[in-house]
Order: sequence, then structure tokens, then C-alpha cells
Amino acid sequence: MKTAQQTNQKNAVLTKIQQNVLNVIREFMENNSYPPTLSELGQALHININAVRDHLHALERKQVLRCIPNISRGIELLHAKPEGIPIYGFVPAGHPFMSQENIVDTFEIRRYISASNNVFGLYVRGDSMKDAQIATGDLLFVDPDVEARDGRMVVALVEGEPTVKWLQKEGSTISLVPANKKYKPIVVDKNDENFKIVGVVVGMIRAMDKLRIDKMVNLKKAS
Amino acid sequence: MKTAQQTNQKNAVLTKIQQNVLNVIREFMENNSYPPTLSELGQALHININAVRDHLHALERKQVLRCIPNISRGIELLHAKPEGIPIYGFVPAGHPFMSQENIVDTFEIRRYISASNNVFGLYVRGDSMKDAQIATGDLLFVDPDVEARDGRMVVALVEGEPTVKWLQKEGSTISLVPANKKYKPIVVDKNDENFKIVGVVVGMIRAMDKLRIDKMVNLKKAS
DNA sequence: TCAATTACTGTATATTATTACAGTATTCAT
DNA sequence: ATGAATACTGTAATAATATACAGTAATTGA
Repeated sequence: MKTAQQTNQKNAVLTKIQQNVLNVIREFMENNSYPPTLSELGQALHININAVRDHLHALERKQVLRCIPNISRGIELLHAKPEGIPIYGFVPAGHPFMSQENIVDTFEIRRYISASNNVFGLYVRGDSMKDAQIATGDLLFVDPDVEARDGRMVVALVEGEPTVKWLQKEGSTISLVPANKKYKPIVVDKNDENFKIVGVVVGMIRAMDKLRIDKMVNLKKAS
Repeated sequence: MKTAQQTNQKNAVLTKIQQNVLNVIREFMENNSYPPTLSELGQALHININAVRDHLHALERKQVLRCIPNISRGIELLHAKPEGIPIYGFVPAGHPFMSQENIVDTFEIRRYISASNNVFGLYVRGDSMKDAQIATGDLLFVDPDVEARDGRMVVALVEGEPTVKWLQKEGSTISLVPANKKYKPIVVDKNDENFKIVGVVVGMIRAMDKLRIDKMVNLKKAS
């Protein structure tokens, strides 16, 4: 006989069978685009639907899923599996830095670079931003929706040619300053029709594996 | 009256109403963890369930979804929406670089840095890798499963202290070379117990927004 | 103008799926 | 040893869903 009030047990440990039920649900949802019904779970687990029901209610009490009443396939998995990869603190920081407690963040690009929905990537070629630690092959994240304030690194179109430079505003003139003494700043008028700021550089990524470098060389040849 | 054979129309254009039905299905699935039933769609669209059915069959013929027979909520959307953000070619490359055809890749971190499942992130502090274009605040992707060959950038533990350096192998000795003339290489024996290579640096990401910099300063204070 | 497609309504029916009720048996902590 | 949670079986009622059949009406391309 079913007993009455069963208290909420957040973060309670799952039994082996409950874990198994959860795994079967996950597997089903990976293969099927819709959650399983009670009888489908019963078949998969070789048990009666009411046993399945008991398990689902237990899993609900333990906060790993939610059952929506009177809805077919009304199972909602909570705690959506963390998608990102772990990010540890500074180098050099503390000694046992590769521990669970030292994960200061999880890698999730949009959150990291806090960009709008219009961000796009752009590969860098040339050494004009060398002193800003930006090299050929680097991938820049450019956000058109971020305000291009003085001092920010921007991507601009000068007479149709895209370039990455520091932005420097002085009255009605705008200077596009490279981070390399070898090159001179480009000075244009604020209202120059041949000049347009595409977006602000909000992030950067660099691949250090040979495969990517080869790919970039191929791209270079193709262009 | 329903007419007989209706040919497959892959890539056919959706009518306005069909597009609307698809949008409602997408919206429902974003909010609900399970696909909608016919009557739920009927309610949302203010039409009879058999009208919904007709639309679903039309969408099925046009290959945008699949209806699984005799299965409640048996709707499977095809052509899963592209998750990544677009990545354009080199800068400077061609003039109209922000066009659909110039998307050379889509941003998806794991594919980009071609790393194992054990990659982790690590923030950099200090200027010892300055000449390799790596600065304080940069986030390194370190892969413990990549072979630490001569010349690669590695994260090593020297007497418990983690450091980022170039790896240089010479016979039985290993040199950890900084990319900054201000600092001297660390030379250790191959079998030194106080020395361990944690992983190879396979990628790097840099955030250029102020918020992140503030966060990093806070982390610095806390450590 | 004719066939095909689109866009619906309405009633009915079969199937699918959830819920309810009534048990049995085991384990586990107090 | 007693209450509570776990782990099941079985039958039945009810609600939720999908499907079938029979239409109507407007639009579109050949």
C-alpha cells in the first residue's frame, strides 16, 4: 500500500534503479524528439507502468525531473546537463588548481564575450595589431551592436577594405590606429562616406593546432 | 474532398500559414520539453484539428518535419537550426566579406580547437608569454590528451607551481622556455619527480569587454 | 476549364496514455 | 517493531490523442 506524505528530498541520492530509469529516459529523448510514455518506459525496463509511475514520482521528489499531470509524455528533465567545458582560475594561481572547487566558470561563448545576437567571427591576417597581442590566424568576435567608443578595437571599412584598428576620436576626425609602429594611423573625417565602422571587437580566439593552421593557409591561397 | 497522390516536394516553399504553423510548433517546443498535440496546435491556431493535420502532412511532404503515426506528440522537426555563430574569412580579405557565401565556418568550440573530451580552460596571468601574443586575462584551452612534442606550448607543474611555457626537449633534459627575454628558461631533467606536464595548449580565447576584466580583477584579489 | 493543392469544418471511432485503487514484499533508519 | 521509502503486480476507469470519413470553398497552374 502506498503511504501518505513523502517529503521533498532535494539533492537526495538516486537509487541504482532510479538512476537507470533516468538513463533510459535520457536515451529515449536523445533518439526520439519526444519524451517517453509510461508504457514505453515500462516496456524498456520490463516492469509495470505503475512501477514506472512510482519511479517518476520518486525522481520528481528528488528534483531531477517534473511530471506534468494529464499530459501525454509530460516529462521534463531538470538540471539540463552542463554543455560547456570547465574553466579554472588564473595561471599561476594556487597549487591544486585542477579541482572541482576551482572551476570559476564554464565555457559558453555567448556568456563569455557577452555579445549580442549579431556577433560574427573574422579571421585576422597581417601583423598590424601585433602589439595588441593579435596575430595572423586569430579569430575575432565582432559585435555590430556595441557602441564604438574611443579606445576600443574596431573593424572598419575604409574605401571598401576591412581593417582591424584601435579607434581614436578627436573632434570631427577619427583615427584608426594600428598596434604596430611599422604602420601609420589612418585619419578620416567623421562624416566620410568612404568610411564605416562595422563593429567592435569583443573577443578573440586562437587555435594552436596544426590542422587549423593548414586550413588557414588554404583559405589564404583561395582568396 | 481530399485528393489522392500528392507528390513529394522537397525544398518547396512554405505558404504563409504553413510557416506560421511551423513557428507555433517551434515556439511550443522551446517552452515545453515535449512537442504539441494536434488539438494543442488547433487551439493555438484557432482551427480544427483536421486542418492542423492537413498542415502537418503538407509540412511533411515539404520535408520540414516528420509525423510519427499513432504516437502522441509524434512530431519531429527536421533541419535542426544551426546553433553556432557565423565566421567570415580573413581580414583583410575580399570586399563584400559579410555575405552568406563568405561564411567559412560556424563557431563551435570543440570542432574549432579539435580537442579531446578532457580539455579545460585556464586563465593567464603575467607577461612571460608576451612574445607569443598571450597576455593577462587570456583564457587558454589545455588538452591533457595531446602529445607534448618539442616546440609546443604547454602547461607544466614545476614543484607544484603551474606555468605556461614553450617545451624544448634536448636529450634527457627538458627546457621550459618563456616567450619573453625578461625571464630565463627553466631546465629540468626528463625524470624529475617535481616536474609534470599537465597538457598542451591547443587554443586560446580573449574577452575584450570591460565586465570580464573587472571579474578577473576580482578573482585576482580573492586568490 | 480541369485537376491539384490549399485551407478549412464537423462527427465519430479507435487507440494511446494517464490516473486510480488495491495489493505484496523488501529494505532501512529510529 | 514500526513507519517510511523503495520496488514492484494487476485490473479498471477515464481522459487525451490520433485517425477516418465526408464534406465545402478558394486558389493556382497547365
